[in-house]
Amino acid sequence: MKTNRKLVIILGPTAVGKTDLSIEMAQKYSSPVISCDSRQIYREMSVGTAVPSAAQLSAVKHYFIHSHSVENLFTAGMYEVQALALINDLFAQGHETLVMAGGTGFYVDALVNGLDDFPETDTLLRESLTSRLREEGVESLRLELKALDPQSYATIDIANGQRVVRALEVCLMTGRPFSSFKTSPKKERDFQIEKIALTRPRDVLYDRIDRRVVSMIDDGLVDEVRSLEKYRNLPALQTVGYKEIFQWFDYQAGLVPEQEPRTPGDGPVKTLERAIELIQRNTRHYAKRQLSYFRRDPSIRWIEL
RNA sequence: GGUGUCAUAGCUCAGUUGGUAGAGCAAAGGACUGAAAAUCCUUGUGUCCCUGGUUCGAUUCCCGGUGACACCA
Repeated sequence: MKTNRKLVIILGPTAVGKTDLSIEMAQKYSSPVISCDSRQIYREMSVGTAVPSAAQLSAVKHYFIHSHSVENLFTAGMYEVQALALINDLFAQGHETLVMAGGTGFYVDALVNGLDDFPETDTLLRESLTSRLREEGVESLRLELKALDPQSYATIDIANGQRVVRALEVCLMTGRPFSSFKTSPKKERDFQIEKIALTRPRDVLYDRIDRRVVSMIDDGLVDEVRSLEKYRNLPALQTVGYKEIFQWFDYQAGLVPEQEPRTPGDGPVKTLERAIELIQRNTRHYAKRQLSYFRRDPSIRWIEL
C-alpha cells in the first residue's frame, strides 16, 4: 500500500555534482538530505571523501554524514535498517517528500529493495577466511564452497575471492547454504521512490575528477591521511585517495622493497605527484563502475548536465 | 661537424632466422544480496618514422633522409 509520500533519490558518479542539486531540492521540499554514501558516513574522513562544505551542512540538515566511526564495521544491511527507520520517522513527523543523495548504488538497492536476512557477520571467521584466501588462493575456498553450497558455487562469481569468502562465511556460521537465504522477494516500501541520476560527458566528468583531487591535496588530504594511519587496515580506509597516500608513506618509510618495476604503470609510489596521478586514475575507474551499476537499473531517470 | 644507438598501440616496451605483429599500463564494456570508493570479469586499439633498393614478398636486410639520445670534437 503506497501513500503519496515520496523519496527522491539523487544518484550519479562521483564529482558529477550531486551535492549542489540535493541541497537545492531539499530546500525546495523543506526536507533534510539523507546521504547514501559509504564513505562520507565516517566522521574521521572529510577531505578525501568530499563531504559537503560546512556552509552546505549548516544550510540543510544532513543525515548519514559523519554519523559513524571507522572503528565500527558498517554495512549495507545496517544502512537498510537505519535509513529506513529514519525515513519512516521523518515521514511520521509530517514530511511529504524526502531527498536522498549519494553514490553508493548498493546501499540504495538495500534501502529500496531490501536485503535478505543474513546472520550478523563474524569478524574473526571472516579474517581467517580472508587470510586463507591470501595464502592458499581462491581455489581451496572455492572447493569448500562447492561442497557446502553447490547452488552458490554455480551462481556467484567464483573468480571473485571476496564473494567466495562471503558465501562460505555464511555457510560456516549457520550450517546452512548461503543460497538458502537468498530466496526472499523484494521488500515493499510504503512510500513512492523516484530515482534521478546525474551524468556528464565522460571527458568533462574526468576533468572534474582530476581537478577535485588536486584541490583535495590543497585542502590537506595528506595530513588527514596521516592522522588516520592507525586505522589503515580497517575496511573504511580501503578508499580511493587514502590507499594511494598510504603507499607513498610506506615508500618514504622504506617499507617498500626496491624491486624491478614490472611495468611503468605499476611501480612503488615514490612521490606525491605519483600518488595524485593514481588517485585521479582510480577515481575515474570508480566513477566508471558507478555508472555501470546505475545503468542497469531501468527505474532511473537520467539527467545529463 | 664526426661516430654510435634507437624510431613498433594513447604511454613504456617486446617481437618478427623476410610471409603486415603482442605484453603491461591507459581506454572501453560488464558483474554485483552486509568490505561496495571494496572485489571481480571481458575487449579492441597499428601507414611497425619517411624515400628508394634487393626480393615472389620488407616492419624486418641494404642505401639515403628526418628526429631523439649518448659519446667524441
